[in-house]
Amino acid sequence: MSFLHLLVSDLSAFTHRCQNCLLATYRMQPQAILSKSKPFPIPSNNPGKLGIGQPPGGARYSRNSAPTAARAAGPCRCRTLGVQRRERRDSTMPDQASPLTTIAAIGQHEGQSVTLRGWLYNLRESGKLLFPIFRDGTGTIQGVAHVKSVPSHVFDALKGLTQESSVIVRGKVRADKRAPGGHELDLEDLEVVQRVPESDPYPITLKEHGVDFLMEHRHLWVRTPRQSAILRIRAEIMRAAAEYFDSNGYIRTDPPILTPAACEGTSTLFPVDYFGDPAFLTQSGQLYVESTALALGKVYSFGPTFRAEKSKTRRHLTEFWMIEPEVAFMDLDGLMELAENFLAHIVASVLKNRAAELETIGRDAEKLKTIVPPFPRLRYDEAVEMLNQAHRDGYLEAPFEYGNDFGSPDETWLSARYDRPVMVHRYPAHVKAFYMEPDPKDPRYALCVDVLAPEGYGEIIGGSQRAASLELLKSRIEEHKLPMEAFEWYLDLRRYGSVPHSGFGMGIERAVAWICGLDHVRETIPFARTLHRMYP
RNA sequence: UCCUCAGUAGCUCAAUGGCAGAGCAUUCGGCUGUUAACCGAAGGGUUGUAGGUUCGAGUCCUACCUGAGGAGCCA
Repeated sequence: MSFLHLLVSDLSAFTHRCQNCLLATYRMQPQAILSKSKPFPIPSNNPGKLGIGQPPGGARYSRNSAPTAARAAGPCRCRTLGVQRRERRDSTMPDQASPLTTIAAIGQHEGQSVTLRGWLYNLRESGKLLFPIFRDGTGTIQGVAHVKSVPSHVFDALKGLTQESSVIVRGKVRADKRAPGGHELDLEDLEVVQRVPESDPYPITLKEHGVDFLMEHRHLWVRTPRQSAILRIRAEIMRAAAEYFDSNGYIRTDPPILTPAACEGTSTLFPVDYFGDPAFLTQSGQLYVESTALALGKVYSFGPTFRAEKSKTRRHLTEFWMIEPEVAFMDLDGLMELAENFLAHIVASVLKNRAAELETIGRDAEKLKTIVPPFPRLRYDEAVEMLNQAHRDGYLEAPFEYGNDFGSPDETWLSARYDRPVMVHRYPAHVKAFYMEPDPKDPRYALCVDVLAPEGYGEIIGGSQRAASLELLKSRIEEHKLPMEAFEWYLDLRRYGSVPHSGFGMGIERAVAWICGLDHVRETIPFARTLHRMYP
């Protein structure tokens, strides 16, 4: 059991629900975790405040776990802060006086007193009137506190309160046309869980910051409404993607992250020392899902992949997530149908379940509503003709050289022609991977497809029908000068009941960037790993 | 690996080779409807590092470091 695992599993022992105010309070010091018998010291830099200390990564978000284990409790400060005793809340008897809710759900409590737990996003002061804006992870809401209409301790605690201090607030919900979210909170009570010290203020202000600074503070940047909305949309995309396969008879079979050999060369692989032997972080689970597809029929994998490409562009990460379906007895046409239905389902789910987040980030939803099948299909040759015509018309600088793979400007120009993803298929075989099936009508072409997202977002899906013949695969491995012995297990899939089969991989981050309309994939993942960044 | 650009206060940025500046943030004061609130004041600097040119370098030159954008490669 890892140290982190130990921390998380033991957290419940340090969670306590106050018998007076019924709000969960939380007292934990890192050293207290290691030695339960020690008392819980209040941090010296935070005199008189509730002691939260600095729990190790992420622990504070687990504050409300198991209410049964309340053995290590100090007195809650609710009495000095004036929180009134309420009836015990449980699943059968919710607190009718001021129930715990979230900002997203606050519209259901109009005219009612509610309790919110979150952070101070911003505070505007106007003499004897305070306008705090709270956030709780589901949204933001402005509170109002008149000096004469709130208890003095509430006004004093709020006045001069620092940005991102954590708070538990009680107040009455009131509809107000002046409020961006439609509702305001007339404050009745406030508990400061932890006050951010003035001597070390929250570094991310509401003003503009540079990319470098924000990436350096990514662990805090994710708190901003825009970044939170992007991560919510990412989660919805991942959920909808898995849902599509789960509800269509696919079995999830995740390949290993540690792999013995490369799928395509080793220069773009991260090497790992595996008990003295060389191993690599996976750059694709494809070969493995081919194996499970021949066992289970329809499968998919979903997980992180790693590429040591020295690419420094808005489309590249060294660690990114990929979802890869693989289907036995499916041909290229079936694969293209799958890809368009899959993408359409994801976009429809985001439109349905994350409309507010799209609004928050300023994404034009109209551009997503066109994403319905069928998607345009272009042969490679047709695409090349379009590019050459574009060059003759002066839209592209260089003429396209037939036989090459498309460059980034080419993809951008092609995808910008359409209002939905375009599927380019049947590339020349020699620019594509060794495992792709040649087109029986003309073996110079491979039965492959790249799906280019609209608005110039480039390739989000790459897939192919896989070579089914043992002899062909062997000769392709030799042509590509790959070590035959490393692929013996893969060749077994052609020795024992080989069938036509197809699959594709979709990079989650590129899909998120497209659906969110972002200009860089680094904002689409909680913690981006790029060529020059490993922190935080 | 190659090309281009950048590095000055905690942050975002100014400063003709000639006194190191502003806004935000922080601190203090003011304001009963603010919407990145506003008004007044204060504190805050080894100009990425090392060397060079010059009477004088944030500014010009050389090398290096760090980052950004792009190419190639890819999802």
